[in-house]
Amino acid sequence: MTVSRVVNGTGYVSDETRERVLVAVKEMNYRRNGLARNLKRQRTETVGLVLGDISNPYSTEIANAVRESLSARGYSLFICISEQSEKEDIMAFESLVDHNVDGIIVATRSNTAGDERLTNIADSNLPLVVVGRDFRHDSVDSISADNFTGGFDATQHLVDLDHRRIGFIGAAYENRGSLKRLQGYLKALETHGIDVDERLITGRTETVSDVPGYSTEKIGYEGMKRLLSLPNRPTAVFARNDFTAVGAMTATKEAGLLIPQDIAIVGFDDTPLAIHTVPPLTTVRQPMRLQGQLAAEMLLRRIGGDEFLTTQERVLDCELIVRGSTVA
Amino acid sequence: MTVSRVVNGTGYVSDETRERVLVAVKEMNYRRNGLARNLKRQRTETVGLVLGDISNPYSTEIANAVRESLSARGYSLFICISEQSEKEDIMAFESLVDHNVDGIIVATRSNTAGDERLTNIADSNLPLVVVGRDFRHDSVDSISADNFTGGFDATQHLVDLDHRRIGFIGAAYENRGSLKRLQGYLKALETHGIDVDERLITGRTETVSDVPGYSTEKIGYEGMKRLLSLPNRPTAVFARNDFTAVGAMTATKEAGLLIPQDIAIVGFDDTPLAIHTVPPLTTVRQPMRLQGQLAAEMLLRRIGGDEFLTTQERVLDCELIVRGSTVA
DNA sequence: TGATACTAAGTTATCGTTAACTCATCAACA
DNA sequence: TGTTGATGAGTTAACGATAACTTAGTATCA
Repeated sequence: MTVSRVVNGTGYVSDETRERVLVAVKEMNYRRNGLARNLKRQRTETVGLVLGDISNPYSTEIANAVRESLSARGYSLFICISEQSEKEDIMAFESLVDHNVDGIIVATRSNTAGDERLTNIADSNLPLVVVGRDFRHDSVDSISADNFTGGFDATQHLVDLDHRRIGFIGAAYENRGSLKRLQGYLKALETHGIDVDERLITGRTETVSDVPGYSTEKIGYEGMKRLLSLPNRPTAVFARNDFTAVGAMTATKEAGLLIPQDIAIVGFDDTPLAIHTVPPLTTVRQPMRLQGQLAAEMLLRRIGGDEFLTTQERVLDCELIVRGSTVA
Repeated sequence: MTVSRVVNGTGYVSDETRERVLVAVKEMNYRRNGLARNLKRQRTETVGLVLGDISNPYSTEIANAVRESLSARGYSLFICISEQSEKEDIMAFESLVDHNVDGIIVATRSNTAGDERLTNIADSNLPLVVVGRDFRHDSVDSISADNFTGGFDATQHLVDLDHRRIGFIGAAYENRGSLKRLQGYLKALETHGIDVDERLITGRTETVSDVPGYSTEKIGYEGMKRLLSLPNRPTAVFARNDFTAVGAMTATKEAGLLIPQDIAIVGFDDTPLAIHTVPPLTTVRQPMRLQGQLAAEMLLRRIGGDEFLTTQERVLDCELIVRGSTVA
């Protein structure tokens, strides 16, 4: 007990005793056992973050922002990767719950089994926040970018530039419905009375199914090639993210076409590389850091707070950044 | 005890009892407490990975490979980010040790305070593996890419193309000595009897000191601008990594110079974007996944194995990938 | 002088598991 | 019939910390 007091700096310990303890600690190379401590104290001052694809700047920016906000409040962060499969999502949740983290931030894509497990976890009163994921629960806060409006704005921008045949690259079959950016694209076309041509919507196929859960350069490259091979090819494409857009640019150039004269291209995310493409990429910026920061704050509010808090759901605005890939 | 047997599927339990336990488990929403379990069992089946900059593909590829290898063996992975500062390194170590992980893989850059703490940890017999980090200890395995030879090869490639004024971009002041790629560059120049011109070696400055620990597009961009403003500008540059190279390419194009005719550029890492630059980037590929995989295997060997294992130190070959940024 | 409060350190019980042990039952077999 | 071994389940004692309580000495003040 006295050792505990010295190590934690709590309670009354005389200088002499403290000194003796510290000497012994150093001598015996003593270190308090965190597990036992956490078990007794019923909290770990640790938060878990579950990320889908860690290779995506979206994830990494969120992670950095989360870490900063948390460490400012004395919490550590453990990140788990789930390559976007239900099984791995759940494994990540389990291992975090097993380590009794004080709360979990989930930034993977929705899936039924995962959502079910999340519901259990939320029911058990473990503080939970979801980022960019569809999930509803009385005691779970959620935060996301307005991908729908972002997709709408990107497409509208192309329409404003008089494009009528506008392709979409990066639709994976399994998430047609949940992909807000695609929905925004469809809505924009509808708003402007442009018929949807299914052949202009492309995405991950079996041939590139070995890639991570998000949309990559490869998907952009192959998707663009397919679009360009159409008899009536598009004059513009909206790529689901910047990586996909970069791949699409490569395919476009290889085909000897000019950007933006022959094909205009819009990306999404405004990753650092967007200003370095040739021409620089028009893209939709989403506030990644802010999402991470808010997620951390919301979680800490639940961790510190009372059990019956109002559910928060924040949708953050995106911003269209116009560059050379759409306007010469 | 019987519940423990049912939950873990160990020992003798009659079907009837098992059934009753399972019903009760479901009814009471029982979940075994991982902390208590780990405390008793003295192992967690969890491994920690400390990454420097999580935004770097180098880190993320390693993380993915580590995760795959570990999960195949039933271990979970907790990733901690340390933005390359001693303090954060140590905080990451502490929190992992506090959670009694079974081993730690460290992939941050060396620093004295961190190394000291690592030594303590290794002394306490916690299995440890370092990746791409200078660190020596009897019971710590290490793995890295041959950055020196990679840097040498990259530079030699430029020399072979008759370049004599070759710049280096991405040297940070604090790691001049430990930056193997820079050492390889210097050695190559020396080997070919080319005098080193300090003005051709550039890197992070105060003006861009707000960036993460690794070298970014911004550093490449600003570094290249500085090099181009020299009275006797280089005809080729070796950038410390692909991001830096991309930034350098942008600056070169802005100056109205042609790549590779006016300036040849070599990067390092062969990140996915290297084939998408214009022209495609000549770069040095390092086996990132293999590093992660081997790190995981080495760690598991120590975790499972006997206390007195030989120290392993592996240095993996890099490969020069020649593309359009050096050869038209 | 006695009540009060502060200081210092020891004792007990508990966090929630599980390893190891005990005990009882029952079947098989020599 | 007694020995052996498999089966089933309960008991005990840790794992290593700390909250809460107790004890005791000393200082403070009315």
